[in-house]
Amino acid sequence: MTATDRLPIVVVQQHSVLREALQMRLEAEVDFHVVAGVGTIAEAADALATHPGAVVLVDEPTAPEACRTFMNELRALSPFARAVMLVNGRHLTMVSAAVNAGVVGVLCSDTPTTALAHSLRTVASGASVLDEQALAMLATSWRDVEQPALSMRELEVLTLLASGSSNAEIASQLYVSTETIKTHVAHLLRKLEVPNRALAVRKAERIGLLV
Amino acid sequence: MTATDRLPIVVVQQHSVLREALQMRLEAEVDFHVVAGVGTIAEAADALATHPGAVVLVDEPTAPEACRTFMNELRALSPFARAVMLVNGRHLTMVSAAVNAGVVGVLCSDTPTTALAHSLRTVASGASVLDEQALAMLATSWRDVEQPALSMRELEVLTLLASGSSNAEIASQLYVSTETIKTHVAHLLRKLEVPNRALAVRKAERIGLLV
DNA sequence: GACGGAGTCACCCGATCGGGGGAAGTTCTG
DNA sequence: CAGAACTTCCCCCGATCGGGTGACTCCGTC
Repeated sequence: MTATDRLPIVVVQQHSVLREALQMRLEAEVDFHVVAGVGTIAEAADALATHPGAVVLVDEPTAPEACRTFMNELRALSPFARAVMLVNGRHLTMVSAAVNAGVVGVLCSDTPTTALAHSLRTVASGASVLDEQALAMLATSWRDVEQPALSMRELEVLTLLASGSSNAEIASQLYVSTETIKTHVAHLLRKLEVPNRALAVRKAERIGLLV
Repeated sequence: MTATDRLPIVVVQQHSVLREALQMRLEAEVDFHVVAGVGTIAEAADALATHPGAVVLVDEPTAPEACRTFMNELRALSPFARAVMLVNGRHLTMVSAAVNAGVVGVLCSDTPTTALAHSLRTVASGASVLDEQALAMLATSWRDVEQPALSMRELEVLTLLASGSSNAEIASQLYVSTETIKTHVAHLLRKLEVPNRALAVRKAERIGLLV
């Protein structure tokens, strides 16, 4: 296997001990080539210039907002580089921020290196990887929620309600009286087991009644 | 490599032509072992009993609801089996339904087989794979939305508001008067550019201010 | 034909919301 | 220090919501 065949990897990790350990372990994979091991993404400028399609393996930033900053810097250096982030866990905000920022690999749980290697290859091939925890977080609670049986009309009303319309607006859009809409909304709130429209919208979105 | 080392794969594909082609191609990967090629998941009962941790590669069902049905059947046969679905594309509903149902791999775009192979390995290692398109769909519109600058207090109020509390309830939880909360909410609605709390919740969730 | 569900509409009424105004105090920043 | 932003509170007032009850069709099922 020649150098160009191998998957270029940039390791971004502040702590040099961890960084070097990681580098060494990744180099053990015959198809990987760690082209840079750095503390901040800026230091990887040269390596990224040489290997524009590199996969960047980065540790969790201290704050969710830093995800965006990091990705902006990365894209400035190399628009096609793809980032995989090791997230320490349990904070949805971080996972969400990472995905929003354009991180294509999010690994929360204590991933064995073999799995990490697979993830890096998968990411390089164009797909995104979220480990079980990360996906579960993003899909929080919409999974395995039974959907109450709403009638077609109720679903229509719910959709309009979720778009922010008042009862009167919904009524005029559906060509019925506001009283009718009030009835539908009352039924909706009952079936969704929520006390007001704000929560109705939230719950509906979570359990996939909208979209 | 012995038989037990290889990754057991079940191919579920109605059209036998496609199914056999897929089987053959996957068998070309030395670490894969296609233990069943079937038209419906029920037919894979024996294979799944023998290989409880198999990865099931399945074609897109005709309707989103069928995702849940499929996964229920799969889990009944083998609770630890993991499913990768090839989705024909562009319908968020299908991707969403698949993820909700528990499908851990969703591939929308025309994925090269090497990438598919990586995805199967990744899925087997415990992570979930969403290809670019699928992730983009799920992350629809929350990506690249600028977040308005909310003060800490406003964010607090927003969070409680999103949990369905009324102004009075928020007030008592924050130990301030309802008048104060009214002010905060008014500011929130302004900053989020929405006319009411229902939309405020929705927008906040979309742009990642909550959770 | 009876029954039930869905959809339509009506009335009442208290609770809540949302917008307008003004006015304090704080803290942080230029 | 002056101004800006944040936080707190107060007033008024109309619009809207949410709950309750009742009633009338239409439609499918039993």
